[in-house]
Amino acid sequence: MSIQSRRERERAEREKLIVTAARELAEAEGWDAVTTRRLAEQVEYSQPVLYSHFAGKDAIMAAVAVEGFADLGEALAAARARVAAPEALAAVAETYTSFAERRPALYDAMFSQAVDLPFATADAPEPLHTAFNEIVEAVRPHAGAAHPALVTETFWAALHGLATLTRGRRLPRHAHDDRLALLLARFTRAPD
Amino acid sequence: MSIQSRRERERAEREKLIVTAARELAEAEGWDAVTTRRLAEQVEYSQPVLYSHFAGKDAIMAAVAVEGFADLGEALAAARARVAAPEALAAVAETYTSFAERRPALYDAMFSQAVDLPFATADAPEPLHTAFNEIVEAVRPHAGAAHPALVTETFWAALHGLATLTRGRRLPRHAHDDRLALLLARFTRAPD
DNA sequence: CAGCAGCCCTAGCGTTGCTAGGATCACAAG
DNA sequence: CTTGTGATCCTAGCAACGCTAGGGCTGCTG
Repeated sequence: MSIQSRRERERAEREKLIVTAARELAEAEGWDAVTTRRLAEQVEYSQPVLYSHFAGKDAIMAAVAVEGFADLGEALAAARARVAAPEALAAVAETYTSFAERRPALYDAMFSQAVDLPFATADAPEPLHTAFNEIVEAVRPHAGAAHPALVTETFWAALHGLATLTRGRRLPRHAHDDRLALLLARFTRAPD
Repeated sequence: MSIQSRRERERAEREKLIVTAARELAEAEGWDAVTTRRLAEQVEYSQPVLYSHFAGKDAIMAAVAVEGFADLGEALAAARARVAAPEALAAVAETYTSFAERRPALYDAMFSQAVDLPFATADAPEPLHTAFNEIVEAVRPHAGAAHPALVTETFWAALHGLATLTRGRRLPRHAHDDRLALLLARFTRAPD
């Protein structure tokens, strides 16, 4: 019993080690630099060990993505706690886009790369729900007659578009603040 | 002179052939299936021929992306010609998202994959400018006091977010029309 | 007809994600 | 303390990837 639990604990620790190493490597040098060989070297094990924990590289990235959603959720909660109710939307929006800007590799894992995560369903990992709910609460005062969840989805999509297009140099970076302010003007207070 | 021009013509034709083959293969089986070997086999040449036309696989995808922008620009122009001025924004938005939905591989090349295309600068390929200008013209009646280009960038980013998140199953597909309608309500007629 | 220049293919390099198989270690039983 | 057993982890290798070097063939030129 004791031996069994120690082994399970060690396994869990090593799994955490792998995910952390993958995250750090990706944030330092981008996901292209995260090869199974380099990752194995980083955690000081051989490659096959990775596959005894995860089905493949995608699964490792998905685990990193879940950690990213937890981080994002915390940042959004902090922003919402810092700013009073109706103006919280601006703080949340600013926090969201600056998160995407400051942690590009993490944001990529969450939204561009890992495709096999369940998302808009009930069995999505819990950090995804909490992060989404943070935006819902910030949006709620501005939803008007519309369903808050629907407004949140739309507003979130707009933030995501701004973040990704700016990051990919599709949009000039210098006008980012102006675009964000414009978006907020269109989404604060319901038209009716 | 005649021989020279014939060779140049043949080169141009073959280049077009490569781009078309890459596009068709990507649209049929996704970009993962577009390997240099399969592409070479498709055009009935050996691999190195690809590299005498393009610097690498990325450059081929960039060429496909430019074709995609031309297609998108045509579709948007048609939508704007079909619908009168103020309501054209809805038609443009619907055309945009359905383009992303119907041609996912093409849309990926345009916005997710090829990073080395100049975008928001003057030396961007001409189809990019015309496509963007189509949205500008649809947005203009609703810009109010704001700069139309800035509103366009923001609105376009929102459309892009809706398209990519819906496609990646981050947003439930069934509510897409509702989200699009909500976005349009927020962007038609300026608040002041 | 001889020489030359350009085109294009065969072959191969280094790297990728992933896996099979055997060696090695820690534990339990006699 | 020795022996058997079971899990653990590493070495080695596979197929496929993007890309490139080098030589043979074709066809134009003088």
